[in-house]
Amino acid sequence: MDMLSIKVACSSCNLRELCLPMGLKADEMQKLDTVVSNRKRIKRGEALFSAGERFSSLFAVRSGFFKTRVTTPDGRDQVTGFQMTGEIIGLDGIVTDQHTCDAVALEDAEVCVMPFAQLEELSREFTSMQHHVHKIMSREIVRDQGVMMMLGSMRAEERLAAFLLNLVQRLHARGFSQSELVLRMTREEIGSYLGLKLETVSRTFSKFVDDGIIEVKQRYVMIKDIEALKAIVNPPNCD
Amino acid sequence: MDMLSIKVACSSCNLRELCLPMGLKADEMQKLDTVVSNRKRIKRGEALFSAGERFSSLFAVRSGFFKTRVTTPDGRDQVTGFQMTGEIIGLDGIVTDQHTCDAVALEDAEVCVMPFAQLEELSREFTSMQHHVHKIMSREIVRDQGVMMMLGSMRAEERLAAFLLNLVQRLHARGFSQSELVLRMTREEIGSYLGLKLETVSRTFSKFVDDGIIEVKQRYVMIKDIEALKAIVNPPNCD
DNA sequence: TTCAACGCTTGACCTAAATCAAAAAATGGT
DNA sequence: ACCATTTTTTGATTTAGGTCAAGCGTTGAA
Repeated sequence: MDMLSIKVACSSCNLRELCLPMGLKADEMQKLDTVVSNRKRIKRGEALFSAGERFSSLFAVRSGFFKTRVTTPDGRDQVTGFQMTGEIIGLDGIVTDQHTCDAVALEDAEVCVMPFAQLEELSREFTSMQHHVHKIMSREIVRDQGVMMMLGSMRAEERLAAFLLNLVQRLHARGFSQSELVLRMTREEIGSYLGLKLETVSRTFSKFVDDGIIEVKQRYVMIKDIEALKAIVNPPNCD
Repeated sequence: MDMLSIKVACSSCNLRELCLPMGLKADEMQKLDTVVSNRKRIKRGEALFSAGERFSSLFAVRSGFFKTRVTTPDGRDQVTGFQMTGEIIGLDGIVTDQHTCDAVALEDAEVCVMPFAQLEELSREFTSMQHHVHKIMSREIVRDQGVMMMLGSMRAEERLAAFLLNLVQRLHARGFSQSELVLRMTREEIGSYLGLKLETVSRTFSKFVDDGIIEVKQRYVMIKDIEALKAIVNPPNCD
């Protein structure tokens, strides 16, 4: 096993306001430190876990960027989400004790390993921890509702606009710019997530550039007119 | 408040093998009885809860049939799921203490009201209860992945076939036929769930009838060739 | 019993996105 | 620094599903 273990402490982690320990008291945080006892590095392109593997831990992204993906028996796959710093991966594994999706690093990454049994133990001890775990799972369910809405009833331009707005919003919450971002995924991965082909993603980017809404240079995107993007997602009523 | 309260007991409920109490021991079940203390009747077309309302309880469907639905600011809506007997509704409300979707009864229905704070209390006391709650939430997350897969990378026929197979499978688990079902929702609601227009749903039904795969008479559907349906969802590889 | 409202089907036509194709640009590994 | 591979863009064409429209069956309320 080439996994690199490192002693870590949530209580001194600079992500503690974004990640699992968010809002915990000092003594609760110290208990959490005993649960989140090691980290794991994943190289770009490698899987943190794959569908079918036994579930034992949740993972908190410490650095880097992931995609999660489900695959049909006949080999088609669907990107179900992109996860960045402070976000939790692996909730799908709880129900059957097996993962049902793959989590793949889109750049060299590091995660904190949180053995779920210990997390459950802590949840029984501290209501704040219990609430946290419940909220994290519920947040994922609400996020999924939003994706269904996007896939079920938006057009290509709306989907891409919603995607870009979602990304910058999450990046901004992590201290990055509100108007610039570097995409960590390919056009094909964006397309899979949005239910579009890569050519459509590329064309839609080009259309936004033509319309003066964004500037694009490969993976780099600058949002010149965020209001225009918002208007695309939520077309002003014409009644 | 015109809500009708009725004393109930999970321990004597005929759904206990499908619903929340599944697998609990006798003493745990009795504790659960104190939490699930009343039922609520919802008439066809009425909402059990709506987006924006304060969250306080989860609901277990005792009888009847629900849809959940999210709505965009500009008034489009997306059906996110259909819930039948024994299934749990309301998980979306946990994260913000507010519901983010509407749950509407598609026929006269009855639900068991489970105050979430009490459920959490019980979860701290019994690990089996805690596991149950976690698994229910994780199951919903996995279900959502399946819906994303369907919306993101399946064609109309595949979506409708997957939908019918999913419905009969769930109905069969409840003691109904493997080959016959009565749809509780309109073509438009099916379309919203599947990301299709009602005309497309209707045409696809007609195509399946022409192909001899199903028989349809309004809401009644009889599956004549379940293998053909499965083959549509998972096209046999041609490599 | 009648009729209005609603749900469903089917046809004709249209359009957004997929597909096919080719070339240019960027990237990573050696 | 170079080459092989991957990624992206753009154009031409096709197509699955959407839109518009009409008619019919069903349901339920007066």
